[in-house]
Amino acid sequence: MNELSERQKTLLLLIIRDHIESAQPIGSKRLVDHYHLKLSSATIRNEMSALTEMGYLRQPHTSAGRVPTEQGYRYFVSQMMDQAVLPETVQRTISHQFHQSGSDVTQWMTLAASILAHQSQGVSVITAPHIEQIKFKHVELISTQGRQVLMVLVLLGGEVSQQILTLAEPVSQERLSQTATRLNALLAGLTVDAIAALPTRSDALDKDILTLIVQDVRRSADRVSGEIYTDGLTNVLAEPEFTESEEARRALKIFGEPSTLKDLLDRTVTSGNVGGLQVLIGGEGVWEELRQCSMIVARYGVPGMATGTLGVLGPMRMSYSKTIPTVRFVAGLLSDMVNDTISGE
Amino acid sequence: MNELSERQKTLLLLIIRDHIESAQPIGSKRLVDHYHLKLSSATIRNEMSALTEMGYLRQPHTSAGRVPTEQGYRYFVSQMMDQAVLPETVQRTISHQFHQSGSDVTQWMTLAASILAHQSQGVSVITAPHIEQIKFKHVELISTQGRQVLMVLVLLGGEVSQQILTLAEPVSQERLSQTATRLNALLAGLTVDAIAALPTRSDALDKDILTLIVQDVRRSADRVSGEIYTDGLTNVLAEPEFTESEEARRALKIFGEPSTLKDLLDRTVTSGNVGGLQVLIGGEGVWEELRQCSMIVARYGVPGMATGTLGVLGPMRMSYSKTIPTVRFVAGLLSDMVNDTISGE
DNA sequence: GTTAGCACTCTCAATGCGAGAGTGCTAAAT
DNA sequence: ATTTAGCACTCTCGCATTGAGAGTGCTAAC
Repeated sequence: MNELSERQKTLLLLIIRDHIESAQPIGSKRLVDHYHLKLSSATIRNEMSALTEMGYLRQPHTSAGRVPTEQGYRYFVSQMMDQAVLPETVQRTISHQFHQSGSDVTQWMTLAASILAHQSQGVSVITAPHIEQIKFKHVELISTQGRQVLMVLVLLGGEVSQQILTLAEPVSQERLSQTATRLNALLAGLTVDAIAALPTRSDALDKDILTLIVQDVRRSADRVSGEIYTDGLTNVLAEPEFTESEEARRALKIFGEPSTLKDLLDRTVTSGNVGGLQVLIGGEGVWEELRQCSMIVARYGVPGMATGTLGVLGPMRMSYSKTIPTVRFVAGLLSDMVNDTISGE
Repeated sequence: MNELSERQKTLLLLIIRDHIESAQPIGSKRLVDHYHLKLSSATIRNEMSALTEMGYLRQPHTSAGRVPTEQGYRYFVSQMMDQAVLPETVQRTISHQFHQSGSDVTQWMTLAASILAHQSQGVSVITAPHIEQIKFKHVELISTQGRQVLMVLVLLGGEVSQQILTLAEPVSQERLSQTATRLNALLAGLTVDAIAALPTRSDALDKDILTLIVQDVRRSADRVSGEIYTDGLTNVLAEPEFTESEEARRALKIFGEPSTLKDLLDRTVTSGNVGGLQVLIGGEGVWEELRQCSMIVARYGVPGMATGTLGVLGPMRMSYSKTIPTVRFVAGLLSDMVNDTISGE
């Protein structure tokens, strides 16, 4: 099964590389001409035949060149996985863009999605970091008019959420400030669950606000973690294998329904740890719609604190050698940034 | 030129309606059968010939049915413009969704984009309200650790922006609170320009913070007003006239480059006022890429205070009768919401 | 183990053809 | 004066046929 001779290995890699570039079946003659091999086409044919036998290559029809199978791609990826490196210059450019941007999570996300899509010429997907242990940091209560109060809630990780509350009766700004100060002292550093479990307060205002805080924290956690950012949707239309749009339509439909997409991401990365990279080729027999696609997925963030997922979807013959290191690099970058925000403040 | 007989009018509308549904050229025979007309196909042929002569219809090739020209569509739209109404039930559903959502501008935008895309089966675009006269409302300064200070800035319109400042030297929370109180009293209700024009403060801290506030307000104004939300990109792939993807690719490419898109929106609506609706058919001879498309655009918001643009892009044979009232309704809804936020708080 | 040669297979583009749909025109009917 | 029936004409679309080209597998010679 795995008795690939040295020559077969190089030949296989050559074929796959060529196919990724040309998007066409590779024939023996073409291969010899194109790469100035010291062998004749007949020899190549024999080797190709062997590789086909072993399941690495496939013929679209009797008399066409060979095309890599999923197994072939998998071998290809395994070979380059730990070898491919992003050029220094590209690394610097990307880093620069990130440090240029604001400290807002949504800005990170859109930027990361944009970078991934551009670099890989594929469709990028990224989920906002899901904060496992969301913690209270600070609250401000600002009276606006009448019974309306603006509550600004600062959470660990720099998240800020604001909401307008309507109280049962008007309360002075002074009293609000007092309440805020009291709550800040009481709740500093507590998790949502800890806050919810606190003994009931005697003060009615305290109690009301407390309930609302818990509610809002929960809501904002849901909102942030559920958000999916994507970019490069139109890239997929440029690929030749999707010109008959039938396939493209099916693949793109996934991006129309956020729930499916989320499910897909969730399921793929349950096994992978932060830092690890997963490459799904041809939908791995599970996702019918992605039969012609590959997906490179990684987790980022700080395990146990805040993690998210990011990935790139492209045709099965996407440029792995470029995309894999890019995904890895961006994941690392985001991990650092998440780490900084969590521990740094 | 405009001597359309009553019969010709109804016939034209019938043909266009049928073509919008079936996406196929309409023949005389088909028309008679399908609508149980009291006329023979020969009569219809004569009328169709006249309509073609006048420029309302067109034959894709000698022996095919008729297809509306851009002029034909324009007539169609002008006829229904002030007549089409959104069913009560749909109105209620949409309103409900909006009142359900939070008071965050970005939430409004994504929701509006989603609703428009769904209702029209087209691609929706919407720009966040551009606030003409942005005003200060409240600032909070929260010491975090060392020289890092979290500044939370509340602007008129409910915008909240937070930023982390790094001061020259550590400052106590107490002093920060004092500064904040002082600034709140001083700046309440002032516009950015007014703030920038204030006489220089004696207190160094005040001065620093002031500069940062102006900076941040400017930045957040830019950010918000430049943002474009879009949804339903995949809808366009479902349309039969885009199966040969060549056209679809060109149209979708516009959405790949936000700058082009923004330019497009800006230029189309300069003439239109809030409340007015503009229908661009076939790119109006200006946008080569949109030759097969139509676009329905409207401005929303409060003129002179905060306005934005929203629109739907679809194939030229989109369902105008459904999309036009939807765009109008959503624009009205958003205008109300903008109005409420600006004046209500 | 490698190569040359050859018969074989299969796709792809071009060609030709017939069916079907729709038109325009003319002459008859209302 | 309008409407209708009839008919010849035109053009597209789908289908089968065909020939060129590319690539293979096999065998025999190097």
